[in-house]
Amino acid sequence: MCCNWNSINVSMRQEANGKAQTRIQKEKTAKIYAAALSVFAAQGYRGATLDAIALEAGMSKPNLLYYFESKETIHTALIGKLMETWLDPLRELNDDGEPLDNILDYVKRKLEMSRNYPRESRLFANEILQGAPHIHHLLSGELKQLVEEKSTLIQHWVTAGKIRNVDPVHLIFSIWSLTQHYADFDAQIHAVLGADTDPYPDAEDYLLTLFSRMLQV
Amino acid sequence: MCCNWNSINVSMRQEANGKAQTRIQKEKTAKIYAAALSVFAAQGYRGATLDAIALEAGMSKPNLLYYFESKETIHTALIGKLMETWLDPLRELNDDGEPLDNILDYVKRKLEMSRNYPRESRLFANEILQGAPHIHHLLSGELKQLVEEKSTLIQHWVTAGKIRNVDPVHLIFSIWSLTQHYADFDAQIHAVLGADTDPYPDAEDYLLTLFSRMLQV
DNA sequence: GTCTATAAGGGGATAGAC
DNA sequence: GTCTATCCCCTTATAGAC
Repeated sequence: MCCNWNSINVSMRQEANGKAQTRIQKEKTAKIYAAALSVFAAQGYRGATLDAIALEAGMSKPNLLYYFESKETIHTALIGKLMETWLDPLRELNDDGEPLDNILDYVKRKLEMSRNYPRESRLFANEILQGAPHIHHLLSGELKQLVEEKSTLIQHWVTAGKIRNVDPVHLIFSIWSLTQHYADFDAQIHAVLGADTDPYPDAEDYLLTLFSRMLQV
Repeated sequence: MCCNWNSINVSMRQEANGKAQTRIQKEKTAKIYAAALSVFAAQGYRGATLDAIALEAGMSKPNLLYYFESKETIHTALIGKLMETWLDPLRELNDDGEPLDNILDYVKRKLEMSRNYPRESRLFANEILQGAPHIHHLLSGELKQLVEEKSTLIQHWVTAGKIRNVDPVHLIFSIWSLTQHYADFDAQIHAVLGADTDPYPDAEDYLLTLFSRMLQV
């Protein structure tokens, strides 16, 4: 709608990285991110091609490379952008209310993420599976710190007798593993259950039961 | 040791696929399988190159292609060969002894597989993550059938009151997910725990506790 | 059976017109 | 900003000598 001021070429808007962007640039980069997410998630870094990303984004390959220097630049920018969102559910785990409910809510949020954002899940899975070559620093920095922080919180709950004794870090690993499994191994799950079956309702029941029995005092 | 009879060029030995093989052929193909496993597991199908496999196998690329028609042939043969071994732990789940112990033993066997055969785990993970393009038939055939068979067994245990009520198929999924996680997401686990930490002892404690609390009547 | 050389094609990235 | 054309490397696979 109504945007006379965006005829000004050097935009006054700023992106996270601090580079000025016109409206059209923002739209294009958004399309590229969306296309790159689909292609990188489905094919992995090596398997993805600029042709495929350009096709998906509805633009030519040189046009795509006008907005991003290289394939690697797209991948790095994309994964950095998504990492924040990806860790949000864990960040929300806090000390308000009942500890067990908080953990079960975290499980629910993570399972919702797998259901609603399977491409994001597979993007990270692809990356980590191959040794996390592009995000080592994020994992051993931001992620490690967040896990340590939340592990301390969980350990307090154990010590206070609010939940049963449990290794907090492996508890977190198990929540990641079990919830992301439904996105990452989707092909296998549907091969076993049938293509038309929606596994998520039963998965939620199963996982909430599992962690309740594991943790309830 | 002592093998005069293998100077006979047309071997009397047979491989699974029925093709006659000389001793040297068996050694070479074994080397290729070993190299292909390393490279496909680390790089995925697209990321793997014949150069890398040939280097790892200690032979030239044309020599490698003398033994296998194509990259795809190597991958298909390898994954078919490994699938049997990969499903063995689940096949061993049977009705002798205590149900809960049988399931906990299955968890232990699967975790041992992750520890001792992480490349195999990552090979399958890569394949399934990208939609299982090469093994769809194995998943919806052999695997599906095996899961159905073992689910029935587990359901009997539930009905007989030997273990607590649980969805058998999701129980199996969760065992796969949790145990394979330690192989597939190794990079993330070591980023969080530190490169020198061996996660397996704590992982075993955690998982046995988890499934005991989940299933014990 | 194994090698060197090379064909054939895919894919990342750039040049330069518009 | 966007396009067509193109460069060049990497990768799969084959030809043909030894």
